[in-house]
Amino acid sequence: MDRSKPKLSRIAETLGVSVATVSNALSGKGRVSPELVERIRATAAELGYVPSVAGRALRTGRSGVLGLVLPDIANPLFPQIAQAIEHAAASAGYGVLIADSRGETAMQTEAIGRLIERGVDGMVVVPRRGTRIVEASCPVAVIDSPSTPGNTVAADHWEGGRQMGGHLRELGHRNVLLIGHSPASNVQNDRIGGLKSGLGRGAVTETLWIEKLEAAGGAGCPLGLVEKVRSGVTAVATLSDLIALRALTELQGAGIAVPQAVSVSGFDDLIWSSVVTPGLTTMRMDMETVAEIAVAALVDTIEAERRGGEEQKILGPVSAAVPKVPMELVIRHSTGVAGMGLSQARNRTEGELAS
Amino acid sequence: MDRSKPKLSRIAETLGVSVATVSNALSGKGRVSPELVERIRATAAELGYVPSVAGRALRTGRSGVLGLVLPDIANPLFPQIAQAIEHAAASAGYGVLIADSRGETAMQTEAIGRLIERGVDGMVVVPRRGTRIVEASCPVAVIDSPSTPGNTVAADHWEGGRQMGGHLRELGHRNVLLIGHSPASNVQNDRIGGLKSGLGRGAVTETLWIEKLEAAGGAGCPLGLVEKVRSGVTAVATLSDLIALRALTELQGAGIAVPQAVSVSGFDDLIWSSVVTPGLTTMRMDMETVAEIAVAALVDTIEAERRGGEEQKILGPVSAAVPKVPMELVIRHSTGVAGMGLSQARNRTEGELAS
DNA sequence: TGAAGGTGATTAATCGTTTAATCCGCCTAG
DNA sequence: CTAGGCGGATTAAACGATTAATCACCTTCA
Repeated sequence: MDRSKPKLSRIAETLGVSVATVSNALSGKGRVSPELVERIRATAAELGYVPSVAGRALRTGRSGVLGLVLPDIANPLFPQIAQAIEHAAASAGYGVLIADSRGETAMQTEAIGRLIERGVDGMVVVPRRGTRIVEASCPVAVIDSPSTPGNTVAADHWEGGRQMGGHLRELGHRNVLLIGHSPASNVQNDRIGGLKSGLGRGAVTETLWIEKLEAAGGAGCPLGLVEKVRSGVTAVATLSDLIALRALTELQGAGIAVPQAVSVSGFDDLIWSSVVTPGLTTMRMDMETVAEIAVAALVDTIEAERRGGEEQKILGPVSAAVPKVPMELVIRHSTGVAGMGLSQARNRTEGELAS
Repeated sequence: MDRSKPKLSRIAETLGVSVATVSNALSGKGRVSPELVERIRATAAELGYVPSVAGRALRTGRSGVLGLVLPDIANPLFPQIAQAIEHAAASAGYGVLIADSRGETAMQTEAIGRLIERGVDGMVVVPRRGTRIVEASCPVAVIDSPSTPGNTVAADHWEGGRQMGGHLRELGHRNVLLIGHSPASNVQNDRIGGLKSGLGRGAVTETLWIEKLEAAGGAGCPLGLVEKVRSGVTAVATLSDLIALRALTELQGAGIAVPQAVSVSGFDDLIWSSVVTPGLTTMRMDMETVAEIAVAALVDTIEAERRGGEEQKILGPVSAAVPKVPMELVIRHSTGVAGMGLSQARNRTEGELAS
């Protein structure tokens, strides 16, 4: 009664055949008679055989692990991405090793290095804004923005912005405040562009960048939304749900009713978007699909590399066939028809209190 | 000019010594003369030698990878945990493989199985409420609640609750509404217990469980906070920042001023807590320390197992010396002195609008 | 009848590292 | 003068799987 983990040789001697035959049978590669394959399969299952990743990795040179590099794990979008990538990778038979660059650009390179040392077969990278991925000695799938050179796959942020813009336009909003985090982000620029396009030429927009605001006013400083509303803004279209939340509470805290006085919209459909009051109108990206495409592209490249050998060394980002994944407009209660104005909104607030 | 990755043998033949000597020199194990060690180190660096994880793993039987199992990656606390664990693991020279059970209890077992097949040396598990970890054939560190049997390390949720309760008591709150997600969670029960203790015997509390509310009213249903406030509640102490956010917006949306009319407190100091208006008063847990202890316990067990061999097989959860990590009260602006009452709060709201 | 071809299996090398066992001088103590 | 000890290196055997090369045997056709 040997308790140690069964290996190929155990199966082999149990059946009185060679390890090579067992290996062939299990992988379906060589020539093994059907009935022997069946017997080998059976005893393998019976013995609870699990192939050693290390042994296989050493021989084949591939580890069956993908790396996941994100600009900042603390990002609230991370759970969605990680979950989707992990799922897609697991379906393809790969594990996922995480690497955190803790928000620092310099550490991204180091994090990538650690992954490579660990022998990942490929990696999916959500690059820090503006960072170029160069020194990867393995296939890389980049998830950023369709307008980023070298991008592999991404949601169609521009089109998402256009949809949201259209939604606001239909509600009658002509004076819209746009709030993003940083203009250095391709994703945010795409969204802004789409937003403006969707709002149409009749609309007047102003753009606020949190990064600049906080450089002056400190982290978490007020956005000064009350004055903006007073000066005629009827909708605040933000480039992320975190900013939307910030705007929503700042407005509500000042007694301004959302959406009666001002509409607020976000992006990404983060965890809290559905439970706050009013529920946030936002754009959801299909991370499942994005992740599937990214992982598929990676796996394809890895397979090709394995077969092709040294002939075609594909370094740098791999590119997929369908780079743009559509986004979905999620209409909740933070957006409404424009034009009620501030005074009416104040009445409503009082009314609710009095009711 | 051989472009392929340098291995031990390359260094060996470059210097005219044996691979064993190179290995010994690099790992500092055997007996190698100091100057030879130096020369080997030098050429290793020069050649850009990186040890093959696969080769080492095969020989030593350890992969240098830790698994991370969470009840639900979509949980907003996940980024904090993942980041802390990844950091602690990286410092100890380990990689982190993630496993997602997508919120389903059944998949947790399967996820753990996948990690083991991948050959992780140990894993840290944040168990789904009430789940027992049994079938792990490797060291496991459990992060749950100090009151959970088999727990390895956790923040001191009870003491955190007591601190928060004390904070509210000092502000004069005697009628407090407690809101949690599910009574099945040890963590939440600890927090509730501490909260009640901190509030003291003079306080009257009522407890709401979101899970039950939503079972009746559907996901994202209103919490009915307005009536509670009207019936005399001056503070809402929630067991997580997500619930706090939900309470905050529900109250603000109804025109009730926070903290003037009602105080709201949370737990965990999640990403948005500092940027909403008013900033959330919350309890921050020192995930860095928790992660360090968990990883250290794991690494210790792995090391001991390596040296001790088969003698002392430590299956099941490992336990550490310092199981309770203190939490830190973060006072922002969502809590204030009790007693201003609802009417005054309404005045303030109007005042802000008129200013 | 013998060569060619095919099928089902085995042999043995290999991946890169670790490590127990061994070996060779040389110095020292008995 | 020799046995013993020790520092400093080498040899060689794993670890567990994959796979190219080989082999034995059987069929088939010239």
